[in-house]
Amino acid sequence: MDTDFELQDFLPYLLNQAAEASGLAFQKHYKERYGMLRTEWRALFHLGRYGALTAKEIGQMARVHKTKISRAVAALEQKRFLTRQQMTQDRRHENLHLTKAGQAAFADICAAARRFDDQITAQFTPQEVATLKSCLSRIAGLETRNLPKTKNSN
Amino acid sequence: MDTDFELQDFLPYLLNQAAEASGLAFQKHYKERYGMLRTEWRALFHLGRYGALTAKEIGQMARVHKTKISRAVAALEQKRFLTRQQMTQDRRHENLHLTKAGQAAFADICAAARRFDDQITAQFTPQEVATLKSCLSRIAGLETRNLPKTKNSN
DNA sequence: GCTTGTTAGTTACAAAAACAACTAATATCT
DNA sequence: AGATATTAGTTGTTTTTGTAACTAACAAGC
Repeated sequence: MDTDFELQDFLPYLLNQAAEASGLAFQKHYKERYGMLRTEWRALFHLGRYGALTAKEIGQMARVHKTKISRAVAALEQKRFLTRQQMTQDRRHENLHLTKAGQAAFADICAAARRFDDQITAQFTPQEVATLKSCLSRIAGLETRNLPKTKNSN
Repeated sequence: MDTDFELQDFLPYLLNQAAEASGLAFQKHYKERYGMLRTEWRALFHLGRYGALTAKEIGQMARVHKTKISRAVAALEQKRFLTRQQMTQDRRHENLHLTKAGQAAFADICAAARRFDDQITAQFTPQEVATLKSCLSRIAGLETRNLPKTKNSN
């Protein structure tokens, strides 16, 4: 009756618990202070970090479905954190770029993210952190793809 | 402008991506085959693994809010995977235990979980797996609690 | 030019999650 | 005993997500 299989050893469970705990703790920096949802923060991050992008590009980089991006962009636009600009060559694409306020929010949250990350990793040795991050990347399929395909390949 | 901070290095992001990828891949074993939601699978697991429990106990062990447990239990009951039994000493508590069908589903999914876990961990060295799991436990707050408290302490 | 196909992004509707308010049973305090 | 507080679990309402269908712009074939 599988008497020695502990849920605490099951990777999807552990990953989920760790992701939830850290995600919930970090939320306050974008949710409490700016009323943003996680997808909004991710979109903001990509625009802040990589400059003007289209919605599609953000979706691909952040691995988020286009409908979520669409709504996140609309929300960020309403908060005056970004503006849209139709591209003349192809009017289907729209170039998104952050406003001053958007850039300020990005810088602020980004700094918080760094501190937050440092705070977690400080509990471990550099060696452990390196292993942790590399394993996570592999599992997430961000590097070598060894896992069964997910549905999120939008 | 934080030009060297990559989202791929930010732990909450990495954790979330890894959790989503692995969770999505494992879903098929409980969702496709049994039409269960993740919370249902977790509740089933706890009952299969630890014997009869009350809804509250499951919630505490699995770190899930009581409303989600309540609905998961109702769904499992409807699927004839468990039965309820009011306790006479305190009629507020109800003891939940799996039916034959529930036990069968548990055994089946559990075996799949083992295989799934083995498949992921096979990519890494035993040393790496040990580090990974211990770091995740720490971050999840399942052992030493070093992180800011989360809202989920129901 | 006109059909057919594709692509970027939006919208509408259904499923699931979050949160708050509730009921019923028991415990506590006086 | 009777008022008040707690506790286990449920229900209802609001957000957020997932999914599919849609619009508008462009591309290709003929």
